[in-house]
Amino acid sequence: MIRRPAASLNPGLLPELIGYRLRLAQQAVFRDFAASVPGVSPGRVGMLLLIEANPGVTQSRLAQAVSRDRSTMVGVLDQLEARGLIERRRGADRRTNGLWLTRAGRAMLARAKRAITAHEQRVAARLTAAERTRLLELLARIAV
Amino acid sequence: MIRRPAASLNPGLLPELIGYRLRLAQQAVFRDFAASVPGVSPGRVGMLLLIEANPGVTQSRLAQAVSRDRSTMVGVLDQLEARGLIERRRGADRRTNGLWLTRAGRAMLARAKRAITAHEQRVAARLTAAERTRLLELLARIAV
DNA sequence: TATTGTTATACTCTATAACTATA
DNA sequence: TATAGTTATAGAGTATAACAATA
Repeated sequence: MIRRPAASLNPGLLPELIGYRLRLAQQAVFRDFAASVPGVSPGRVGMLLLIEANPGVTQSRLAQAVSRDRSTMVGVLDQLEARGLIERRRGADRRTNGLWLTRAGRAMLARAKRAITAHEQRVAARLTAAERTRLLELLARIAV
Repeated sequence: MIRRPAASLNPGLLPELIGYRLRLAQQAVFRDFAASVPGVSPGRVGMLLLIEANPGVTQSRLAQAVSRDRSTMVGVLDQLEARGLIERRRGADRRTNGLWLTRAGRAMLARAKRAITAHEQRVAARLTAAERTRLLELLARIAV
């Protein structure tokens, strides 16, 4: 049977929807991140950055900061701890665990930050510096 | 023990990263969508819109259009079919299934489109029309 | 009583590999 | 041989409910 090259689909309404464009942009950024910063997802790096900026933060406060249930954090932190990137230390309020980067965690985060710098440049390659700033500002108005 | 109100965390580097802002914006949009368009996720509505704009599209072409594996589509389409929103019809190439909205599917999609109109207005409530257009354009340059 | 961390459990979304029927 | 749809299976990532320790 003769095969015509499959024309791309009619996208219909989708390109007019902010949510759709956000999803496509996020998927593109995620793919580039995965290729640029091997071994950790954007979400995990985000947590490491928060622990770096807030040493000793409790699990629950970190969970709140990333909009996840505190039970969800347990497994995530177990993994980061098993990889030697963070440690839990019993807090003054002995119900809590304070979270700290280990030496290895600080080293990996330093490497990740350098990779993220290059990643950000690729992601914004088609934007001027002013456009990039404008995009961040418009996104902040979407997310409140 | 005396409890100080937990100050919000120091966000560190995160607010400067396009991927982080995209994620927050997308989560906010997703939440509003879920509250506005009950019963279907953004992804599912996207598929219904593509089937509407491309009646008879095959499963594999739809999978390609939404960047998913064709095996992933099977279960998704099973669900939409079980809900009576779409039907599969054997294609002229008898290996393929053409996808079509049912009458119920068209009706639900019409309702969803009205809900999406209101949803889009809420999402862009802090943006002028020109800013909204600008945002869509900048996002398109991120996602290629 | 209320909160923190934990466990058990389940659900959603996704992919890979192998199968079948058709081409 | 190659492709479309399917199945079995597995892995992320997430949430809810219930529990022990501590406040």
